[in-house]
This record gives sequence, structure tokens and C-alpha cells, in this order.
Amino acid sequence: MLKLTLKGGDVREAAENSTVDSVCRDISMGLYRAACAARVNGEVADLRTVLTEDSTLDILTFDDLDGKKAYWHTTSHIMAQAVKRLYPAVKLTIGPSIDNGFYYDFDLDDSLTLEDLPKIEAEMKKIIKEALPLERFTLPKAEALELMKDEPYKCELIEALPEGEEISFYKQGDFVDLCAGPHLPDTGRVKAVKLLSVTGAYWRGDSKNKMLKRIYGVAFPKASELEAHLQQLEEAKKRDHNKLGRELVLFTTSDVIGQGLPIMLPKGARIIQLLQRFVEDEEQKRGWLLTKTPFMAKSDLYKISGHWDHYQDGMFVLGDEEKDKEVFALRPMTCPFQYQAYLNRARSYRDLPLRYNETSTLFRNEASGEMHGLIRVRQFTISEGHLMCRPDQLEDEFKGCLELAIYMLKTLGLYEDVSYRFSQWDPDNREKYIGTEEQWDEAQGVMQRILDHLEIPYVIGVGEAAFYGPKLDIQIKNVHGKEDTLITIQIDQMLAEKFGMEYTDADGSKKTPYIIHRTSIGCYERTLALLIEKYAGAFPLWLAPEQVRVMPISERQADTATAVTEQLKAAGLRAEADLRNEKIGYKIREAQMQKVPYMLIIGDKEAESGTVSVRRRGEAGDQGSMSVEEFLQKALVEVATKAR
RNA sequence: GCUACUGUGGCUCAGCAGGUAGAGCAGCUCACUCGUAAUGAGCAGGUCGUCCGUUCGAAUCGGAUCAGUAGCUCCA
Repeated sequence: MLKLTLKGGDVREAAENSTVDSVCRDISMGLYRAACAARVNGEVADLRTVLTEDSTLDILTFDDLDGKKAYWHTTSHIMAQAVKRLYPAVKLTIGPSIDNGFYYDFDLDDSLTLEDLPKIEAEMKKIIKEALPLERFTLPKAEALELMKDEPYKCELIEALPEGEEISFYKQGDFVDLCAGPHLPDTGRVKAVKLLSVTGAYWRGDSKNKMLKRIYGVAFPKASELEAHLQQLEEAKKRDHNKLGRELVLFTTSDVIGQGLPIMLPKGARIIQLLQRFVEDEEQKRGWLLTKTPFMAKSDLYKISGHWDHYQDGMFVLGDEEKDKEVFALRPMTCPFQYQAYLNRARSYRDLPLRYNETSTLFRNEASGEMHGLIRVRQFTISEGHLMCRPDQLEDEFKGCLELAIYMLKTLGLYEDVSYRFSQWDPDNREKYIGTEEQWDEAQGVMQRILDHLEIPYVIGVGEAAFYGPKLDIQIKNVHGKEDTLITIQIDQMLAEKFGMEYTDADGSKKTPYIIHRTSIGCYERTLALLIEKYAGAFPLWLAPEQVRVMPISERQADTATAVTEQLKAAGLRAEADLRNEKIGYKIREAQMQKVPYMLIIGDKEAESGTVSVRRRGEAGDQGSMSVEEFLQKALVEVATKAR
């Protein structure tokens, strides 16, 4: 008998060579039905795995991440089988599970659109009904290639595997796929499936390769869970900043202005102004010195920095090098400009750290398909900063930059939604970067020591570094689950060297300073986008473009309403009066839709007693009456504390 | 840039086997007027993204282009 240590620490006996599946059945039929995969001695494995030794055994259900992955991965195989049945000429590539479902990439010459998905779903349902068992087998490389001889992409994958390795396959009915597993025991385990979208995707993620057709989908053990998930996707779409931001008249775009060039309307511009004032004031408190540098420079500057060689496609170049005496380019980054400020005079070790900040507008010629609402644009304004310091100051200064970023995120209420990425270079893609291997090892080593010392929980992003150095990126997901960088803090010595930046140390020797590139709140457009989604347009009082709407119940209180509005405005609140002859319910409805935080309602009773009936956005009914002064004090405190 | 989809008044949409546009909301005007998410009536508003083509005739068909969306690649 084998001794199996289960999740709770319970030990269970099982006959030698029994399968995980049969152990599940012994434990309970409920578990047997819910099981998706197992973790045997820490390794994720199929339920059909044969147990040959004493082991630890975790049964993974759909509630476990790895259980979900097996479930979705099997669903992707079912989809591939269905597509193969409907389109026999299709060539299979890869089809993994992802965070929120699965996809499969197909090479198919026929067109494939959203309208084809129900047909594929119907075929999948047949396969599910057939409850085909998934059987695992392995082959040596030569035989694997022979088996997959009609699947060129599979052969390419097999060729890349090391010699001598047994290659695993999964077979369900007449469908065989190269796959490491694990998988559900049979296709009948999948219950509710929905195919969501069909898009293009490059083979092996390389834009030089052929573009394949990718189908995304999701599946759940219960139809009700699928329904709830689809409902959630619909709800998320309602928070989409690109829709909400336009509805709430925060921004717009114009065909004749161009792609990636949003127009900030008064309400959006006000929010950005509030954010900028907040950031600049906070940076000043923390010892940052504001610069204002030009939006463009001669090509000479970018030739020194390396932008000309490494970033020219991303820049808006004004003029033609062949014809014109001088060629300019709009700045894609602030670094070389602020370096010129440093180079203004000789620097001593006593001058360091030197912290330069700037509310900096940048221009990047993004490829046409990259633009997205306010998240990815061609002109944006960033809370930029460059900090020059000595090696002995580097860690403290890095920490200071990080603390500032965290303070900003916490104030905005975004902190709980972010994650850290340590973005490193890709040594196999040298032409993307400047500097030597030694310089990269050095810079990344320094950064890693600091991150580990500060106990920052990060994931490593290989190939995500800037061309001049490694980055700590603070990542955030938008309403569709797509991740973007909100904030970045970088360590760089290479550009400092290129620009001949130095300081005189205590011993009289010339040294190159470390430079920290950082942003405190990211770029305002992107941050605004994420705030719109975070709050579904209902901004905290301190950021709301309109903070108070004053509403007389009838014409009789119009003068009082005007006077109250003026009083609030004089005290610094952004207040508007709604003097239209509309029913009070109608006015409230409109203010609610526009997400105005406070509504002040004035009837005869209030007008006579000098009070207002206060209603808070999103709440049913009024909070009660109070004097205008009392409301004003309350509101001003809420603004000052930046309450959320 | 690539693969697909989309583009009708400020917004949401109808009209599309080709015969020169229709609704609701918003706007404006008038009437009503004291109580918590839509008071009533009327008016006005569109060269159907743009350009070229097919046709006696195009919002409807074809092409190009611009813009938007999803994803890929790239990136803050």
C-alpha cells in the first residue's frame, strides 16, 4: 500500500499503481466529479497519473488556479478538434490557457469571423457530449515528427525540443495534439463554453512571422458561472474609460486632428490640472526642483543620447537630414533635456543628490494600431523626473522615489490594483540596447540588490528594459484585464556617461553620477483613464470636475440657489446651479448621471431657514438638512483630506 | 505596422434584395411649478466619416483613405 499525504495533512492509503482519479473517487464522489488535475509531490499532473510511491497529493478543482488551467487547456483542445472537423485544411499551432480563459492559434486560409463562432461552439458541444477520454502517450522525437508530418507548426515545435526527450501527446477520439498537459480525463467534464473573439496573432509572437487566426474563449463547470462571468464582462465594458470619459465629456477625439491626439474637454482638463498641482506641490515638499525644458531639439542631442539610433521610428522628426541644414525632433523623453540642466555648471559631490522634476509633454510616433483611448496616445504629459546621485545615495534615493510613487497611488486609491515588474534587458537581442554586457550586469545587479533589500515583490520581465537601462515598472490592469505600465523607476549610468555628466568627489576625482529616471504618478492621460475605470466616473470629491450641484425646487428659490452657489464658489468649491424649470426629480437624475458628488436641494423651508438639503451621489434619499456654512466646512475637509 | 470588425444628427439605434433618410434621449421655444432617478406640447437638427468608381440613380455595391474597437507586435 502507498501512503498519500493529502492537502489537510490527512494520510490516506491506496493500492500501488492506483490512479489519482480512483483515489478521488474513494475520497468522495463530489470531489471525483469536481477534480480537474492534481499536484503530486508538488508537480501538477493528470488525474490519470499512476501512483507508484508514497506521495503528497493535492486534488485540484476548478477553484484552484492550476485546476482552472487544466480545465481551460482541455477546452482549447476541444475547440481545436472542432475547428479541425469543420475546417480540415487548418494547421494547428498552440493553444494554452490564460488568466481568464484560453485561446488557440490556427493557420487557416478561409476567413474566420465572429459569425463563425456559434458553429464552432456547436461542434464543441458535440465533442463534449461524446465524452471522449483524453489519453496521454509519449514518443521519441523521430516518431513524433512522423506522427505530426501534416502539421508543420507542430513539427517546428518538436524540432526545437532537446534530443532524446520523450515527447508527450494527448489523444481525444481522432484528434491528437502535441502537449505537455495536464488535462481533464475526458471531454465530457467541460460544461459551459463560450467563444469570445477572433483576432490575429503572429506565429511565435514575432511580427516577422505569418499572422495566424486566434480564437479566445472561456469555460466553466456550471452554466450559471458562465452567465455570471459574461455579465461581469458586460459590466466591465460600462466602466471603459474610452466610453465613460466621452459620455462624461472629459475628452474627445477628432478625425482631423489625428490618431492618438485626444482633446481634453473642460472637465477632463480640470481633473488633470488638479492632479498636476497635487503632484508638483508634493514633489516640491520632497526636495524636487522644477525645470521647464524645450519640447524639441536638434538631432545632435538625440545622437548623443542614442535615441537617433535606437528610437528614431518612435520620434516625430521635423525636416530631412539629406536636404536641411538642421533637423529637429519633438522629444520622446525628457532625459537628455534635464541632463543639459545638470551640465549647466560643474557639480560637486556636495550638490548631490540633485532632483529635477518636470511636468513634461512628450511625443511618440506610435504605430497606428497601438493607440487606445487615453491609455496609449502620441502626445502625453508625464510627471517626469531625473535624479543625479552618488553610489552611496542610490538606495535611499531609489527608495524615496518609490515611496513618492506609492504615496501617489495610495492617495488615488490605485495602490491595491498594482503589481511590480523588474524589467531587464534581453541579452539575445543586443541591437535593442546600448552598453556592454558588463554595464547591464552591473546596473541590473544594483537594482536587484535594492529591490530585494526593500522587499519589493516583483516578477521579472526579460526584454522589457529601456534601451539604456533596467526598470522597476509598476503595472496596472485596465477594465479589460490588459496590463500597462503606470509608473516606472529606472537606474541609468550609460546616458550619464554618454553626456559626459560628472561630479567632483571629496578626493578631487571626477565621477559619473547614477541617474534615477522616475515618474511619480505616471502620465496624466493614462492615469486619468485608470481613475475613470476605477471609480466608474464617480471621482472622489477633491478630483470631481463639478463638486456640488445646487437645485432649487421651484423658481421661488432661484435667487437663494444662486447666492448659495456663489458662496460655495467663493470658498473654492466647484459648484453649479441648475435653475431650469424642471421637476426636482429630473434635476437629481441628471446630476446623478453626471456623477456630481453633492446635490444641494433648496425648497421654501430651506430658503427661509438658510439651510440646504444635502444629497450624496449614489445614495437614495437626502442625508438631511444643514446650514450652508456647515455643509461648506464638511466639504472643504473632505477635499483637503482627499477622502475617497 | 499586422489580422478582423465598425463608422447614419451631441448620444443610442432603425433604414441596406440600390430609387436621394427615421425614432427615442439630449438641445431650443412655450406652458406647468414645492419635494427626491424622466411634466406636457411644439420647433430645430443629418451633403449617412471622406474621396473616387459602378449605375439613369448609392446611406445601401466596389476601391482607396481617415477615424474607432478587439487582439498581435511595439510601448509610459
